[in-house]
Amino acid sequence: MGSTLPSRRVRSIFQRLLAHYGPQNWWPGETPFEIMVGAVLTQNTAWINVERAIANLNANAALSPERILAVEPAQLAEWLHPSGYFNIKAKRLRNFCRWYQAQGGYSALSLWSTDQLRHALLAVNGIGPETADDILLYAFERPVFVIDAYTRRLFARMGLIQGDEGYEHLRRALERSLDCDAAVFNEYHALIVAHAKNICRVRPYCKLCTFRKACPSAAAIGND
DNA sequence: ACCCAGGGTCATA
DNA sequence: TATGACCATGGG
Repeated sequence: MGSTLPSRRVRSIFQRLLAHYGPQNWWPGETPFEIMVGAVLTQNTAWINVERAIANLNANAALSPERILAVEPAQLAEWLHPSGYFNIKAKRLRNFCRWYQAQGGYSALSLWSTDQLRHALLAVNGIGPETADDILLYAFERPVFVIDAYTRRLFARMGLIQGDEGYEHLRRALERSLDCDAAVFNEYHALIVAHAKNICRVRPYCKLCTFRKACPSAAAIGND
């Protein structure tokens, strides 16, 4: 069940975004573990601040589950300071690292099915649907479509969705409207974010960012 | 001074 | 199930 999205339009929007912005080469990060850390730290946070926090971890040779679990939580929180919510993020990162290590790390987790991985990730306190899907798609290269606020705004503006549907409902709808291809899901989500960021630099805002005014770049991807 | 960012949890009704 | 409070830095 669940409603169906017009496949042709979903693909058309993707092609126009890709033509306009070019390949985004996501996720920014050297290793799968760094990608996972970034996924947690970027929760409701501007990416630039996440980069500073990750730089702190790197500068202290702490970008590994072992080191993150070894240092004092207060120390970890200090390094995470620039990314905001540093106390709760220190706790979430530790929760994640405990789970990650207990399961045997990346090589062991790579053998899990996508459904098993997703279920297990969601059971970690601090990992919600979007963070789990970021990790699945960008660290494990699994074919899941990440739903974030930008995604809702984009497709709502295009008239394809209402915008307040449940996360799982939208994820399934988007996945069904495209070929099951991790590379496409990867690029699509990255392009949606790139578009939102682009417009955010052009104040006053467009609907893709804050629903206030039509944006100058709207014509770039078209409204239909 | 205000708005918001590549969310998630928990308490409450 | 559905809101609301809370977490907190930094750029526009």
